[in-house]
Amino acid sequence: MAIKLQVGDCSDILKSVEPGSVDMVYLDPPFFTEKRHRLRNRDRSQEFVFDDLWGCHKKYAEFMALRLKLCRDCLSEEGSIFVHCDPTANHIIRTILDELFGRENFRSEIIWSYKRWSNSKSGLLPSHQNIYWYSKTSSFKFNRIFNGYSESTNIDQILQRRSRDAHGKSIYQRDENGEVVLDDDKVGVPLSDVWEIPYLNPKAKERVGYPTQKPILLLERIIEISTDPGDFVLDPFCGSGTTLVAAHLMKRDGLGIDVSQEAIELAQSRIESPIRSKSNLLEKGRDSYRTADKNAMVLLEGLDLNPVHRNKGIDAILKQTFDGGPVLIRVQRSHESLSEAANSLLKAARKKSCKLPILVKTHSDHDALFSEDTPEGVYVVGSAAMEISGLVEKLTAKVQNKQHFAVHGNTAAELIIQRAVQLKKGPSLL
Amino acid sequence: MAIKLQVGDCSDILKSVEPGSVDMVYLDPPFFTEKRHRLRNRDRSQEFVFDDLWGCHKKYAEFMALRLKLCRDCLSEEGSIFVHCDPTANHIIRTILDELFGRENFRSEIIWSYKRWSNSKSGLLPSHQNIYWYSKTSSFKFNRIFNGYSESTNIDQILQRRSRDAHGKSIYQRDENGEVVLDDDKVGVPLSDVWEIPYLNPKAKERVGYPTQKPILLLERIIEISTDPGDFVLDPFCGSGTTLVAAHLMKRDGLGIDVSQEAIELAQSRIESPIRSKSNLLEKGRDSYRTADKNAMVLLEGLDLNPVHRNKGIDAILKQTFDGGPVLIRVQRSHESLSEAANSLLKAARKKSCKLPILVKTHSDHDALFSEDTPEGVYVVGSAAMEISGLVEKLTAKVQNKQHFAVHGNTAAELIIQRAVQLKKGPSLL
DNA sequence: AAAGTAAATGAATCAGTAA
DNA sequence: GTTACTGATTCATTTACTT
Repeated sequence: MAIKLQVGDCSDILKSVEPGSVDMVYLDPPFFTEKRHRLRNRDRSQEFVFDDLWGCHKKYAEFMALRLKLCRDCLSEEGSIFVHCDPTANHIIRTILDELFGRENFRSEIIWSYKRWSNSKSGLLPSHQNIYWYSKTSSFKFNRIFNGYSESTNIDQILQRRSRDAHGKSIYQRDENGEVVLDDDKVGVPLSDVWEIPYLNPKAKERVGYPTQKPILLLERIIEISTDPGDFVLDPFCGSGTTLVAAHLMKRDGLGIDVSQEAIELAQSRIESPIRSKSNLLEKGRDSYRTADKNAMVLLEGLDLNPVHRNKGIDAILKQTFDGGPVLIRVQRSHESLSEAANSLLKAARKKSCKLPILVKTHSDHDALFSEDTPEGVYVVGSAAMEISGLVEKLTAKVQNKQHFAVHGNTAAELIIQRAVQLKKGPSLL
Repeated sequence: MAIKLQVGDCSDILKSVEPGSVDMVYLDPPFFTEKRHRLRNRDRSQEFVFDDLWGCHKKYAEFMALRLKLCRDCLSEEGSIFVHCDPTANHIIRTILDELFGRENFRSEIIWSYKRWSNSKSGLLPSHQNIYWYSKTSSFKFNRIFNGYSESTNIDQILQRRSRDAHGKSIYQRDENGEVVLDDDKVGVPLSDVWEIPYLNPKAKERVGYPTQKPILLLERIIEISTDPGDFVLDPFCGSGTTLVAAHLMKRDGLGIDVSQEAIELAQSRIESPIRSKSNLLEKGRDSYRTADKNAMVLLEGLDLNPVHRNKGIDAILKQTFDGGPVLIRVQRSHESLSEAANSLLKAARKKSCKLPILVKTHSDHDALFSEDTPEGVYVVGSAAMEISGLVEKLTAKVQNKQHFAVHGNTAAELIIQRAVQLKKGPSLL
């Protein structure tokens, strides 16, 4: 069979693996957290418990050094090892790896960064883990992956060919006419060592209830850059078997080892019927969720608020509450009338016991010349553009009135205008 | 003087710093790269050379241990140290820090991640550096920073209050009618330990040609979370002095030390006239790369106007004229006061025989609580954000007045509020 | 009118942290 | 130990829209 699973301590089992037969090792060893971890699966039928209690860090270091040495022995000449650590003790493992593989075979510190549930910690919210990549020799296998250029990159510049000037600095090449010279095809930016991959979600179908389960995408990427189909992958702390599931899906062979019988059974069943939940976030991108309009946010700049996505009726919520309820803000879009915008806001506001829904009016309806019905139930606030056009209109009318009806004295319209001007508290102009 | 700079080896100079007098230490020590670094500044007038040649890592460890120990001695009980490392040797420094400060005082591994130009090496593109944060004791100073919620977050749910069910699992609270119960103010998401800050743009004015120069935003954030104004900041390897420039701008005191006379001179001149190139990339996010001027235009969207570039006093001219002259519009910038903006506009208006200069007010000065002097000669128009904060403030005052002084009848404040509310034509609230 | 699809939104949980 | 807080994510369900 392509994928094998064995119950036991890897320090025993690895001795029977043929030296040089493994192309890539991925380890997710126990962390040095000095805590007991406990988790139930979804239907509460099983509880998984494991300890990260080591007493002192020397014991932990010895435990790891022995096993990492055995992993090294299994590796082929072109092979690589990826060791997953958490930020509290990565230096202990890193020091061991430096000694075993040599500083010159350190390839990368991969940062797996993710967003996740916040907590009340005083300090920064931990949201990354480290993966150390060492190769057995300097001639290691590596498959390049390229990504698109960043949005702010000047694509014209990328396409220009470069050369070195007299001082050895890089400059853009020009031909005899002083024109820029275009470069050959550019494939994109090489994969960076910081990987933003969403944390495996509590609700993901992929999740099997086993603690420490890694997103399959993380393992797919590691397998992708370091192995080819048919290569052999080893995971000596395989847990619920994500590494082997990924290897199986990508047509690699492999061996998974774990001390827990339950873990191995779980891994076996996952390999037989792999579930790989597709992530909307990764597939469609973060922007697909973004509904809070960027222009709308600019209008609200300076306010202390939280932008709201995934809600058509609301653009933002003030951080400050009002009368026990949230303050909801909506900006009128260019294509919608004031009453449409108001209805949309009101509908959302009703469910949230909001006592102060605020609508920002950005334009007038064309059919309503002098006044517009103020929508019921929302507070309407004008944008700067609204105020300006109102002001100019009124003052222009006033000037024209002065010219044409100077003898008639105050008309009704003029009285309205005067009041409007007073309200604006503008300086006396005429 | 608030900021002091000294030439010399910090192992000598630190001995004369009073123990417990330093609130925060930031170090960007020489890396253990085994290479000689050489860099010229822009006009090639100066060459900076510094060595990272250590022979063996024990020498490097000794060098660092001695100096880190001295830094620890300077720190106050609430103080913190931030040590900047690169991924090739972070474990050496980390191990020393664990011994000196204790594992229990490890606070965070901060990942500074950035995008940068690709090189051709085989492997992953290095695009992060590590900063280790240790505190002297467990009662450390920390100022919280909150960011917006993720685009994929369901804010409706976030606003609900929660409790525990029989199994101790978290559930959403409901009142006796089965309705959801809303929670108090939501501030946002605590700052994560992965910071994406653009690498200093090679063309940025901030760059002075000194190697390993860090973006000032990075230092500002470290200073922000760990110190208050008036606190004392120490940088024993200050180089071109970014730490001290940031400390100076943020009204902290500080001491910078460097072995190089040139570096100290450079740092001195930077502190005397700090240039802070603000990174558009960071302020507006990678995906909305636009300038402050463009933001001003968004505020004016819907008006029929011609944008004006490269004129400090004017942002736009209405296509419509007023009383034979142009209508000039200026948007108050976030860093300028209303009167500054007004003067700037007036100066430009005079040359253009403008009879209607309009100023858009985007924020209040903090010292002016209730009213601000209206500048003479210009029309002031409020932005939507201004109107909203005014509205919420007034209504909140009204609600509170109702509760506390219900029997007193109309107070002066209430009358003002009522008038304001009438003007807004909002719906009757109470 | 019924069926099928797309979009909106409601719900559940965690190698968390602190008092 | 026990209890209270936390928000990003995907799954589930409901609503809206199209054919």
